[in-house]
Amino acid sequence: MQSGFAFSKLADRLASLIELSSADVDLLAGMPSTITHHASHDIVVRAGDRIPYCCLLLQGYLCWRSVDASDGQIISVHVPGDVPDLHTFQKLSSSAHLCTLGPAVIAQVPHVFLQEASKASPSMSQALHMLMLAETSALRNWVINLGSRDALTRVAHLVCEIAVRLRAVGLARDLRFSSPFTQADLGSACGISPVHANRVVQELRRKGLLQWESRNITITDWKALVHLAQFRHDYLWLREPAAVLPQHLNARQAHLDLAVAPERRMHPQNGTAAT
Amino acid sequence: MQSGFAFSKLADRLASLIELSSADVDLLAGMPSTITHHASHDIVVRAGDRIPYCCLLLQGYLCWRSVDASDGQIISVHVPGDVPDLHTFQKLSSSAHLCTLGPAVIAQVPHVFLQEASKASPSMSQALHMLMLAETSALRNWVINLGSRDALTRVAHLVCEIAVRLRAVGLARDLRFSSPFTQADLGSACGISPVHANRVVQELRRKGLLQWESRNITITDWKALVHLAQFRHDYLWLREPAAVLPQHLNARQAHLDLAVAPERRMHPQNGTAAT
DNA sequence: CGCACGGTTGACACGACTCAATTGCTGTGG
DNA sequence: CCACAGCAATTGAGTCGTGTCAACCGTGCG
Repeated sequence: MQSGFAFSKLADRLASLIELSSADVDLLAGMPSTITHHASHDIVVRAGDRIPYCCLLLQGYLCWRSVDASDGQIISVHVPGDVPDLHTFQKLSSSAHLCTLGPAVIAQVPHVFLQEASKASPSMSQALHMLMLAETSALRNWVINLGSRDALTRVAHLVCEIAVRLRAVGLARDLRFSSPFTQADLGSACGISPVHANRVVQELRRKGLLQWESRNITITDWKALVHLAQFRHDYLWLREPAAVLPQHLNARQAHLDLAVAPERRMHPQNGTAAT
Repeated sequence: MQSGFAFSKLADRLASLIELSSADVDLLAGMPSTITHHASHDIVVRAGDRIPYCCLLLQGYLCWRSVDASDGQIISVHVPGDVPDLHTFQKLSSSAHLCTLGPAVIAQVPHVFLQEASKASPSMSQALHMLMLAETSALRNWVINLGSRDALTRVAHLVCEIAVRLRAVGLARDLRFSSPFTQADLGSACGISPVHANRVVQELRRKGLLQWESRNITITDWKALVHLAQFRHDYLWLREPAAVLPQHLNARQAHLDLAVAPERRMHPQNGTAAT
């Protein structure tokens, strides 16, 4: 893995939120980092630990999970380009574990660098701030999800969110992405039991919305999935709608929709989103 | 109420998180603000609105609630001293409504002032940052609550959290506080139906944990309530354990806190919340 | 080869939702 | 002063979603 890789992941992610000047990119290019590899379901940062760096996720998935039970509740899920522990960079430790879901590659970025960069460039400071705010916003949305939707909708929503976040950093362009999550993980994330998670996945498959096999998810009916999940991407604060929705690039996707499930293609005739 | 003292509410709240210098307090004393009064279940800031000030809650309760349905999911609850929309002060609007729960008094604090203050004093900047982080931490905890606990425990947890947060700013010293929440509100906050919220409240009463009548809550068995809710105050990041727990628990608790981690409280729970 | 793990399935229990009706309270107008 | 409306709290009955338990299967790996 080349050394330039790490900073560009972060640059891409920040650029998905806010316009970066070339000076900012140059600043990021000087980012020091230590690359680490982690196995599946590994604890990357243990609850309560204080470390002098932040974790920039390069490949795979990370999540925060509560320490509580054997298989703690998953609090948030992160995709490449995210810095899940950005909020610890001021000084604090967290009361949850930062864990991998599936194998992952991480760049450890010293707090010092982030502080210096923030100090050096107001726009960089703002970009990092936005990154934190965006994760908080996703968290709020997750509260809504857990508090007001049923199991099927929650899972659909999670899949939508992951897909969109992956697309925002240039992954999952064809709505296909790896899913190293076990069904137990899925359950922990959505607040349902593993057994029920299984049934929900089957239901999504049965409805023709997605395929989920051998650690891969392929969304086969994006519009229907979004509709079922009542998913709106706006809370992610991504700048580029084109990167968000498979609108135009999906002439192929569109006819795929038609081919797979024509009758399910109920879309709002007008602007107002129907329930 | 002495409306000239809006700043002191904020100062108290910030001081509950981090030590403020007298210079910082002086800075806050110059805080301009417009005091507004609101009726129960009023929308203070509508979703999508961009306003040039933050809302410092002086009296009553505020909450974020999603726009979705008729009676949207409550995302977070706020007590006096909080600035629920602090995260919008960079530039962004929110996609949820900021609403009152019961009548409330608010001080509108111009973004400009907060920006200047942050610029003028690093510790002030850090304090405001901590305030945001603390709210995010509470949000994370709420995800755990919704995702992994049953209705009874969720409600108990909410009551514990509100009590502790009130105590941190000098209210509810005797574990008694006003609760203008309707049972429908309670349901929206905990992700349960209003009818079930009622049954849960009755159950808590029946167990002798609290009284809840005529818009007032009195916690009658704090230890049992904390135990039932598996509540730990540490995620609120309050500096002063004495403000957190009722007296009879404080002796050993405070001792533990100081002994283990004076800066950041990540204590191994043994006394209060043993399962 | 056999074990462990993740996925799958069925039966059953229970928590929570919905519907619907009643009570009690508070404010308002006749 | 009472009648009434409106709102919140309460209650009961029936249903449904989800959890739990327990088993079984397929696969990968030691």
